[in-house]
Amino acid sequence: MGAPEYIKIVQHIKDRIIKQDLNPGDIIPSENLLCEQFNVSRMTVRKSLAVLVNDGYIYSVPGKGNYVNEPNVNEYILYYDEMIPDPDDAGCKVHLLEVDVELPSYEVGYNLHIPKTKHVVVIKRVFLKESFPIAYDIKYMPYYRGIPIVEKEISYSTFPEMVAQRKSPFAMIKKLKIRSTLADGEISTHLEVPIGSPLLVIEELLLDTQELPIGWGVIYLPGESAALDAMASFE
Amino acid sequence: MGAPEYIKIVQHIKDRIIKQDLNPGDIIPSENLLCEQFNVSRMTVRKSLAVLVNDGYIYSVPGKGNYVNEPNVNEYILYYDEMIPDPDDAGCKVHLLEVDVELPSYEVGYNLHIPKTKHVVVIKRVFLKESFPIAYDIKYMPYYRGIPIVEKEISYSTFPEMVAQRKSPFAMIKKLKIRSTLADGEISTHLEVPIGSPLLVIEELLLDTQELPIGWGVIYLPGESAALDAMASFE
DNA sequence: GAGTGGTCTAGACCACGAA
DNA sequence: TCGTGGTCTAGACCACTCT
Repeated sequence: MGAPEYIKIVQHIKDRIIKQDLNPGDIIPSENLLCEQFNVSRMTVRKSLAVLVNDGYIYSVPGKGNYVNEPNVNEYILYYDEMIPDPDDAGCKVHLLEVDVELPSYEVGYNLHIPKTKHVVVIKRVFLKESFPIAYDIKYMPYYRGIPIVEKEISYSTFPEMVAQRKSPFAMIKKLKIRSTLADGEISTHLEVPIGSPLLVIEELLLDTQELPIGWGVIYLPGESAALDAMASFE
Repeated sequence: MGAPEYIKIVQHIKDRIIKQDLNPGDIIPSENLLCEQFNVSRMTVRKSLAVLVNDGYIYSVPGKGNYVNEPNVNEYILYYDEMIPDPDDAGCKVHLLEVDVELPSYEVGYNLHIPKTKHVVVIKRVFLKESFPIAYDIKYMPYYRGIPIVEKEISYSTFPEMVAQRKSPFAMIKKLKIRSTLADGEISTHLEVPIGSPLLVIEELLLDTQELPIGWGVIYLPGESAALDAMASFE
């Protein structure tokens, strides 16, 4: 009883969809019909439908009606926190291996869309937990004169934070590519695992709103214990 | 000019946030102020704010005001399509290795939350593209008498489709765990890769609305070429 | 032309927070 | 008490689709 009217309407329609009384592709009752059925104004019904559209249950076709969606089976929410430890957490540390300005490799130049003659900032870090390496992290950013490079800041910054000094995080597109590979010599040294160990690889590409690259990086997570979690559900 | 009023208001506020004129934690002008500023009714302003809330730019605190959000830096949209080939696509095939009813291993029983004495349905498949194996797939579901096991259907069904005969896909929670491992004997045979090759592992757990497991599966993707993509951005 | 969804108004009452 | 956001109404006009 306490719930607002529009929530009751939302629940009613969700229930019909979950009970498979309404199925994907079916049209649902028109807004005016729902007004009569629930004795509410049209704006209230529209608020309900907006919620259902938002949650992915239905979609609207102007001039025709509202239809039940095909459930999206291939979009998940991935939680990825870049494993930046809290600077105050004694168990977690960051080992800053290298901060440099150099010319890009082919791979770096390709991903940052810059010519071979343009310098890039390189940052290599190892994240430690209870003195054990848990991630090896390499990041590249186009070099501009005047970038402040402060060791303390670099150690405890996420990638978006590093570039956010010039770009708003709201105006940033982040793309991840998740792969698997084997540890080579360099990585096995830093992560203290045998050569040939399995690694989870996360490539991170930062783009501005014009889809121009502003940063590219790779994180290596050792062993079978490291895992990413993702989830999909309808509320 | 053509755009609706509420979209103009949305754009105006988004611009202020992106220009860092409004920053995370800042309060934005009250609804009544925005009404005066844009000469629109309060419902129109509220529609704009609903859009901004929805896109993650702001949040509301009843009795106080609307505030600029901290941008979410660790939630991404992961695209994962289970690699089920189109049955009509000649280049893509499914090799059904095994369909069986058996007692669960410890791992399977643990993930499905069932006792060791309760049978499970096991389905093992290899997905082929241009005759090359691209995925090795194992799925487990609690066994109920009366489950129709039709080979054709199993070959070309996603996991949610298999269990959807009893559960609506709208009433399903899907959880993924993404790991890395090395190919063992069984997997190397099916995927035609050397033992010790890197593999991307995707564990998929299906739960009903009471969070009870209704299916658990593992997919192995061979080599460094296989990758998952994820993205995060503000519109 | 009748029905649909999309936008918008000018009011109203409520619960809540701050002073 | 006053300002805030949350809910809701009873209208209105528009563009669109279908017949």
